[in-house]
Amino acid sequence: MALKSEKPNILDIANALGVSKSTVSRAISGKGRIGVETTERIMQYIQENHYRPNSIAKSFSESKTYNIGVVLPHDHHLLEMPFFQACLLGISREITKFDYDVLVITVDENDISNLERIVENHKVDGIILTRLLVDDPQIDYLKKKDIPFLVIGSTDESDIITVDSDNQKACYGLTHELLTEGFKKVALLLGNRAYVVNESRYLGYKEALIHQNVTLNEALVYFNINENSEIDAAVYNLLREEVDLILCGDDYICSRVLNFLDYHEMHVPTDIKVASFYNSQTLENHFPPTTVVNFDIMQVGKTAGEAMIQMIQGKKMYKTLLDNYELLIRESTK
Amino acid sequence: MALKSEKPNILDIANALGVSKSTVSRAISGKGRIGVETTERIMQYIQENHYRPNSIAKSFSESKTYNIGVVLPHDHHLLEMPFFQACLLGISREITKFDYDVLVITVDENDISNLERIVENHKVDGIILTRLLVDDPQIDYLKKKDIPFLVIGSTDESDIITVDSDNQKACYGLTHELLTEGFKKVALLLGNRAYVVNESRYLGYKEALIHQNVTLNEALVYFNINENSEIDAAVYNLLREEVDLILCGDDYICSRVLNFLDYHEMHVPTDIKVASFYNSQTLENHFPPTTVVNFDIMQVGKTAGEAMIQMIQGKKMYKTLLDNYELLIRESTK
DNA sequence: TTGAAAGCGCTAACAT
DNA sequence: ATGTTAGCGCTTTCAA
Repeated sequence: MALKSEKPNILDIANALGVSKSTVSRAISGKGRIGVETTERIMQYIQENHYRPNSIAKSFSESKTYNIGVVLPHDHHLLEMPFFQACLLGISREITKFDYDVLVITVDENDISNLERIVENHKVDGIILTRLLVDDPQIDYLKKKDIPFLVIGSTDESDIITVDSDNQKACYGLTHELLTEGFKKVALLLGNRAYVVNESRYLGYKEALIHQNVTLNEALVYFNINENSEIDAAVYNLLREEVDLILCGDDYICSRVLNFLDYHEMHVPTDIKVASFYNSQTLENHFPPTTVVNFDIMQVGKTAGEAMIQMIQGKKMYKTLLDNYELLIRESTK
Repeated sequence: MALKSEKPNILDIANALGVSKSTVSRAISGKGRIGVETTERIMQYIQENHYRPNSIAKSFSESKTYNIGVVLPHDHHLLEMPFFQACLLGISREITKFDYDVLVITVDENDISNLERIVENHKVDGIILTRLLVDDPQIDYLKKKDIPFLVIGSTDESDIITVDSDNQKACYGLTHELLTEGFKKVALLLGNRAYVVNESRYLGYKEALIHQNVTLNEALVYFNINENSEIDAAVYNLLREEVDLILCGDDYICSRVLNFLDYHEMHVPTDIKVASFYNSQTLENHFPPTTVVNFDIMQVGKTAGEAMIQMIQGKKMYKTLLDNYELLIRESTK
């Protein structure tokens, strides 16, 4: 049985004011024709009596939840990535303005049952994915359902709405800026090439070299660097090549590079320069602080949230690339 | 207007099977008396036709949302703390078993309007706080509302349900273990003393010294260390004191200590040992890897989620201290 | 501009 | 063991 709560409902207000339920409803929603004076009278009463509409009843009546599902990977080694948390907060802050809230959905790499459950139980009005795998089962699933969804990140599939930082432009920017300082032998260490982001980083790097008339030396570009041991080996080789500057695809790689150099008593920036295409607190606090591209990830979340609201309202959306970065030139490249 | 969705509802099933709505409802919920055979027949039909109950209608009817609000601080410098994300995932995974989901609530230090909005709009059945401030306005607010809530972390207020790691025990454990190795001059660097966690760390440290008959030297204990410059200054002093081992209250302090030592070419562990009362990937990947207490934060979330479900079901809960740690003795203290 | 009333899909009390 | 029915609080159509 649904308990009759002590809280006033729309009918109580109507009775108290000698109007009908629907009038009160209209005053609150602002929809439909209604007299200015009546509206004011009702709104005042609501203020004074601290009436809050029952959002469950509203949901039920409108067949809308006013919730948006945000899918987070349930993955131990992703726990240390502030990226997801920043997305989450950005989304939440944005959609709150439209009276929406974030419902958390956790998925494993090969178990999207939580996503299925939430979609089929109608617990959300839309879905935002924060990580995309190659041949992601989430996409196959969501395409079959008629629920709006978008992806944070990039993909080659043209019919998927995405929101992402413009990594290529950002990496171009940093590389270009540093080449201006006169560095000639500039190495690049990147993660898995299957991820679009790493390809974008590479393209940005390449573009900057071209614009600065520096010959691209593929021997200085390491793709698919994942393990610490691979990072160490790469740095070892690069030291023998006597490169001027090591660019790191992300903060994880960069931290390891710095550690390796510290351990082997190679001083940054006197012996060698180091910079990263992704920021982190560790790089910021390092001795000396590291030059990085710093992305405003909350902005990604904010944009994604905004786009999701639009989609729910039936608007057709497209892919978005954001200019949400700044170059932080710090001691490590001075 | 609520659109009549194409999806079958409980009445469609009832009609198709020649039974009544309530019989179908009972078969699904398992509540009330119902024949085994009937149940099977209904469940089979549901399977075959992929019927999923409309959770909004269920919510409305029961006056329950099946959502739990998890409050996260909206704070830039907390973004790099995996703690909140781990809590979130732990809670989510646990409550999912009971058909509950997590609704995200973001608050600023002095703006809890999102919390108020969500509580007053009945968007959740219970609240979990992941950070507690001194004289936290969240507590004052929630105590006035009759919604179950609990706190992750510790507080002196006795009437607040909390779930926390047993920091004192863990810190005792690590200190004790290291003293066994024969270190005598053991320093401790701690953050803000207003936080219960730092007091607990100190108590664990003190307890271990006592049990090992090592005299407590207050000059080696630094409280309220917050800025990088304070950390640097403390380490500088400790080097002059020629301490054997520096214990760090958390990973942030420890990273800075290691950086400072690296920079001044003090080798760990040959010149000095270092360990931390909190783990992080940075410490794990450091050269050499750092000895730490590693807490299973997901376990905290899981326990909190479990407790919340119990509270919603009307059970009286108490404070919980978890034994969710392990000592990782690594190179930095060898 | 306002009122009356139907309806959203489910639960649970009550009747059989 | 099963059926009948009221009701949860709101939105929205239709009528006045």
